[in-house]
Amino acid sequence: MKTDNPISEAKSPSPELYNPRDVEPRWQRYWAENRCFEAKEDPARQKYYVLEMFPYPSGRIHMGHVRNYTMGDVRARFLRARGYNVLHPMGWDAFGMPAENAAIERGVHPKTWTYENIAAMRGQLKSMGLALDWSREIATCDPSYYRHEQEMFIDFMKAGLVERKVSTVNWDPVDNTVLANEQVIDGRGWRSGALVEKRDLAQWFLKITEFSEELLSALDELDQWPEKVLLMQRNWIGRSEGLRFSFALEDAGGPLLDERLTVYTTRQDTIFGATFCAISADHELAKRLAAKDKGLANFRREVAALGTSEESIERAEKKGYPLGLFARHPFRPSVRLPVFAANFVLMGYGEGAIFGCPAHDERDLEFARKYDLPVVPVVAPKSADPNTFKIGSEPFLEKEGDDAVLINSDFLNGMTVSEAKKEAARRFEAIGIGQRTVNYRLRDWGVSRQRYWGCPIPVIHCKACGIVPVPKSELPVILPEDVTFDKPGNPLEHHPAWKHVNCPTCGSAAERETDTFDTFIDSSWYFLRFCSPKADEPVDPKAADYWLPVDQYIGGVEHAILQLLYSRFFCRAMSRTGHLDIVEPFASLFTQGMVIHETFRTAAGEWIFPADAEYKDGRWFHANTGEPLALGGIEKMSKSKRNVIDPEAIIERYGADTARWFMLSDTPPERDIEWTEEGVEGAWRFTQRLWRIVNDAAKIRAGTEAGDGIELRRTVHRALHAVTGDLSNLRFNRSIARVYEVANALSAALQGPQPQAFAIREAAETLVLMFAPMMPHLAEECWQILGHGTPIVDTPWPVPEAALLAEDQITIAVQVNGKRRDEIRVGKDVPASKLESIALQLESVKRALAGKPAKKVIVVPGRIVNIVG
RNA sequence: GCCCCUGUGGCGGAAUGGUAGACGCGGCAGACUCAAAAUCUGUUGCUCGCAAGGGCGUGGGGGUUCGAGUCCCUCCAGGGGCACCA
Repeated sequence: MKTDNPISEAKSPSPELYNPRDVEPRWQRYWAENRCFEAKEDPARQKYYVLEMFPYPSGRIHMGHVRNYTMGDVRARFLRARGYNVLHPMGWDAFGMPAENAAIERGVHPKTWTYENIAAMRGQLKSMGLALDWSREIATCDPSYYRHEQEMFIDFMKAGLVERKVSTVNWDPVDNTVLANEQVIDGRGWRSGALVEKRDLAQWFLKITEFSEELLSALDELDQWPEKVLLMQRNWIGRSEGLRFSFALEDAGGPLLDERLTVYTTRQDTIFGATFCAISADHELAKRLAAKDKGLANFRREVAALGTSEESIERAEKKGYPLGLFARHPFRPSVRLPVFAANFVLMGYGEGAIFGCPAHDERDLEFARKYDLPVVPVVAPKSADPNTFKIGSEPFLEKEGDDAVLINSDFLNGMTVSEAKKEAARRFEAIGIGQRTVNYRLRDWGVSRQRYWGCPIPVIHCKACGIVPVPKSELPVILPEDVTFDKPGNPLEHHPAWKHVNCPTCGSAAERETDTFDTFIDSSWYFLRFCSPKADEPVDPKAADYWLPVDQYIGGVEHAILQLLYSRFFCRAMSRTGHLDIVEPFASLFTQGMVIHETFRTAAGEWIFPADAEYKDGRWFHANTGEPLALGGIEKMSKSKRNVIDPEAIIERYGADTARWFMLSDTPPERDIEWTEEGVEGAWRFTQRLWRIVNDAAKIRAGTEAGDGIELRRTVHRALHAVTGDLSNLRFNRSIARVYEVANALSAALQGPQPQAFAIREAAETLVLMFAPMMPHLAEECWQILGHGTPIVDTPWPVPEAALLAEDQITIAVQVNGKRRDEIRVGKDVPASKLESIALQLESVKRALAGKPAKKVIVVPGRIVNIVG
């Protein structure tokens, strides 16, 4: 039996003050009890899948969540009202290091910590009144979720999409784990901020590079993604077209017949400007020579030590070590190029070896100047004299267009760069030492993490059989709970029993893989799981078929590369293994701005809570100590800067609707929004004002449709038309401006001398329906006040009357020489010639023309008349 | 260094190449009140003018156009992404 009935309770209003503390929980209970937002597949109805990036269960929601989930909720409620079958789920990105840190620091088990946090945050999200389907809730740390991840990993292995290789990895010495390239920011770990070291470790990799070309070219089809994100992904994949070719090598003793040096270049046109070759310190050849060359061994160590550290990038001094080898120029046999090991050549890109053309590359020029190598220009401006053209401190970098031509380049002389690239490539291929290739910056995705709180990688290491995948019948490999955190590193390493198993193939003693997955794997397919959260397979094809792709994905731009690229990869990999039919997960993406807030600091630089800052006589002081304070800038909310506002406190004080309204008002959703006290107060006052207006309107007896009130009706229908469009395009701030307009017009009509009963009634109902997606609780309550027996969640979005959208009298601006001088009110069908003659008669126009005749008159019907004098 | 985005009143921001400043915040004036808060009404880009009515205005400079916040070139400022990718 239901404990209360909001519909009947709502009918005894307290029109003085709207009390969200009473109203909001009541409607939240109603929606939950009636399962309003539980989605069911229904082939007869058009589906719409709205998703916001799921949260990490840190313990409390923050304002960024409030903004994100409010936007998604408005989208979900709006489309639901427009008749779509909406899926709007929520879950938890529940594996990750903070849980483990809590275990180390406070002795709480990561699982306990995580599930307590989930419970707390679920409650907070529910207090926001979100139209979520909680029956589909998932947590990535639940075996019922991650077992599918393990299964898919094994399928990926069979499909050749997994590789285990020893590689130099980014090692975070504080978190004791490997980091993906994407997790290294300015040479530091993305979480710990510690300087990252290089280490050689055997790691599991997912072969995302198999899809480089596809991941890149498919971006062209994503026309509902922000340009910015597409660009970031394009840059990250980093496609380049070039040529791979090899040099014959020789040393002091003559040609080395069984050894060639392969390089990659995009500037084969500059081959005649090559004056040296350079290989990475990690290049196979360098490793081999270092065995016999102490100087080279030292040089290699030096380069490794600098590694990916910030310092090395800042200093970026080019260094090299001559190998005593020479590369023979492919088209000028008499020319021998000295070969160096160099610190600026990356092993991970191309062949890990280059030819240096100092005249046309900054790095090569710096290197050549340092080691006194020749600088031969081979491209010059057309206007320059090829005999005297010289390179100074800057290389000549012209690549496109026909202003520059090749010089000093034998068969390439006189060609443009693009012509020369083609011709050079052809020649290389003709003599059989080179071929055109495409290279990508994108690397394979290292997914091994030496951490406990993650999904176990389902493989077993057997001395006899090697790597053996855990048989699917034995999945999931469950993360053991009886672990200790007293030693540094991965607790799974020290677990007495879990690690030791028998080999599934030969039965002899073997060991489990103790690494766990990068948590980005968890978030690379969660949106798929929401379609069928309880299915036995990762995704139920029927459900996936109906719901996918996600129609609207909303989240922070900080995931523009990582999570989005991995998800796009995952869908492709899953398609290859037959788990899925689509390759692009997110049809439309919206990246919202951050929530920012003023910061304050003392003269000593200490951050002060904004609540402790006091404004007096044009200056800021500490409310308690009286110390003068400086504004620290408007920054992203962060604990360290002490400018965090807790959503729970705000919802407690003002209610969810007011908080939601603030988040949608004024600032466009893609920009950063500044949290201000005045802003929330304004939203709160408007919440109350709406309540008063609707209560006043409800007192007026419904009238019959009459001619009076037509202006109010026009305003309402025009606003409705605009809001419909704005909500369709996520332009929340504009929708809100329109809601204000209707509220103002209705309020004025209520105070007018003759109540226009029909128009007022219509205005009040439309007003409530319009703000319902944004302030759902208030809207439900108002809807009942207006006498409806059904909830607004089940009420369709209204449709404006076309007749009321068109105006019969319009205002036309009149300009003289492009300056506005007057305006005229005319019927909407007045012909251009008539407009012209009316305009020319105007006193203001005559004055502006100062007696001179009009030379020309431009009439834009419905818009403007411009008289040129 | 390369690439991208953004510059509009005191503030957040509106504006299919066609009346710049919608809507909100804040300010000012008034009503209500013993008073304050709340609420309601009016007003609010800058500037000259008693007024009528002018002038100036979308970061700076130039251009295209009958007409530019909007398009093009260039410079400046702020923010973001990548970071030795050959």
